[in-house]
Amino acid sequence: TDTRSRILAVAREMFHGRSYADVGIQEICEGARVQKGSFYHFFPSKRDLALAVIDDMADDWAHGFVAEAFDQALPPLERLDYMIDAAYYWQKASADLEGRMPGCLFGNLALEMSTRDDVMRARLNAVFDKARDQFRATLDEAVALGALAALNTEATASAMLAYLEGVILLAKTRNDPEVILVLGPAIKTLRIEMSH
Amino acid sequence: TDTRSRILAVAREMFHGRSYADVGIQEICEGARVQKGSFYHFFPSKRDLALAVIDDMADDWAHGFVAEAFDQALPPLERLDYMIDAAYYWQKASADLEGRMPGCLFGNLALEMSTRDDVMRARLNAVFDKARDQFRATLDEAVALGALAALNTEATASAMLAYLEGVILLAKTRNDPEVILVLGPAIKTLRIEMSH
DNA sequence: CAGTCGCTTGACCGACCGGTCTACTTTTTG
DNA sequence: CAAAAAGTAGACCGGTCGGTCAAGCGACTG
Repeated sequence: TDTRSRILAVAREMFHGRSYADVGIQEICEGARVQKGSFYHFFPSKRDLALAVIDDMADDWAHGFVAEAFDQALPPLERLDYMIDAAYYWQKASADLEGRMPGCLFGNLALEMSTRDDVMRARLNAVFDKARDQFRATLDEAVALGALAALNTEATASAMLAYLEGVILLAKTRNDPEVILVLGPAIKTLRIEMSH
Repeated sequence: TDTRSRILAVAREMFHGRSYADVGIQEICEGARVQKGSFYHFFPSKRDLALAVIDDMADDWAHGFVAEAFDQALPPLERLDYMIDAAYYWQKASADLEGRMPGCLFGNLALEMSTRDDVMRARLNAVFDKARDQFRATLDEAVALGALAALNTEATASAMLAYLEGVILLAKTRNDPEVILVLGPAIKTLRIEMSH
């Protein structure tokens, strides 16, 4: 229904821009112009809402941002630049609009919740695994095309994901999206060699 | 006094292992075996406590972990490996003791608080700047010694810091300290060239 | 037209939040 | 030794938290 998706959208934005603990259900209800009873008709608990938000955003990500950035038409290594650019423009748009960088919803939630909720941690882990697989496929292709010397693509893919999250973390702390532009491209220099 | 430092120590551990919002003042007081009145005698607010915790930990860091890892006696590039190892053993010790990886206190707080409190963000930023300067000095030395081809040491230092934070974030999400051992050494492959 | 079912309303709950306050004890200081 | 200052004790505050619930709504269905 429309109520459910309105709650989901508002919660997503609030969780992203602030944090899980800092956003209250009442506030979400106000933002979505919904009463508490309705909220609890659709979501058994705040935690379940958060899980739904993660799924929702992961879906949007997979079909929007990621699908574009990892466009098969581009040469593999250029996809990485494309993705950095996409991350930059997205964060910059938020910074211009709201005066602050929300960072990565998944990274934010991962650091906040990993030590408190294993189910949520597992869910975020799965999102990261999917992202890593995208990197990995890209690297595999680059190696196959001879654009890159053979390397441990799985580990390097994880390293690239970690680097991306780290760059966004640093940019958010500096409240300066340009950090992504300056540091981002170095993602291509990361290498983990194959183990023997 | 001793009461103040007991509060500080307990708060640090709790903030590190969970999050700022998730830890209550009452809980901290119980942990430190102190009454609320005493707490507010030493700290005007929870937020000020958090700032004090940041300063306290930054100090310990600078004089302990960092000072060791960036030991001047070691060849520059080996210091990076040493630092990765130190991060690994620290996180592993926590994981073994408490069953969970706390991650980096500064990274955790940065993602949780950056959009909500500019003073705290600035404080965390300063901590990161200091860490970056350590990386930078190491890189400068490596270049001077000819162990590394000339590069943009300041930007590369930031990239390395971001990567370290990202690796810890990923390891925490996977709840597996070994991630640090596998991905960490690739920090030496990061390069940002000098701009012309 | 009666009944049911998805959805909504909003009052209400106990628990806990960060923070205040007054009274009391201990330590320092002149 | 007296007085002031530093620290401790713990009851208390309004507000908000996540969550519950009984009642009511309108739209389908028999």
